[in-house]
Amino acid sequence: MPVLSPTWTDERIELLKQHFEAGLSCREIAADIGVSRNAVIGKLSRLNLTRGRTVDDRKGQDKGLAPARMRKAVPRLQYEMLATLYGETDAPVLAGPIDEANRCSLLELSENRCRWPISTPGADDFCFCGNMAPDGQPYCAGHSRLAYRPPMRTRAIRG
DNA sequence: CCCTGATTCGC
DNA sequence: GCGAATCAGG
Repeated sequence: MPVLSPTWTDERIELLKQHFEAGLSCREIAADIGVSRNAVIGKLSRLNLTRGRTVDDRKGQDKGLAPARMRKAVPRLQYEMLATLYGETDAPVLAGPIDEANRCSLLELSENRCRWPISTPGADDFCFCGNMAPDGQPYCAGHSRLAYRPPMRTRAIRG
C-alpha cells in the first residue's frame, strides 16, 4: 500500500504522456495528475518530451556555462492545431484529481457540488468531482478555473 | 498583472 | 530523479 509517495510511477507517467500528447497544457496535466505544474514539466523534460523550444541559448543565466544546447525540434501535434482551428474538439475531458475523495455519481450531484467529469463518459468509473462548489458555480474553485479557460490564445494583448 | 513553457539548481 | 526556483515569452 501507499506507505510511500510514489511520485512518478508508470501510471503517472502514462497519464502524463497521454495528456501531453492530447495537447493539454501543463496546467491541466498537473491538475489532473495532482502534482505541481513544475513537477509535470520537469518530468516531461527528463523524458525528453518537451514540445521543443525555439531558444537554445538563454540570456543572462549562464553563470559561466557556455554549452550550446540543441533542443529537439518536435513539431506541434495535429491535435493542438485542430483544437486551435476548431476552437474545441472532443478533447479527453479527464482531470479532476484535486479531490477525488469526494467524487460522486450523477445522482449524487447537488447544487453545491462540483460537476467536473471524471474519466470518460460511459466508463464504468465515470463520476464527478463532487467537491464543494461556490453557490451558482457548477465547478469547484480549482476546476472552474480550468473549465473557463479553454482559449489561451494571445488572450487580447493589452498594451 | 496574469498565465504558460522550459531550463537550471538544490535536495 | 524529483521538484522549487528561476527565467523567458505572450
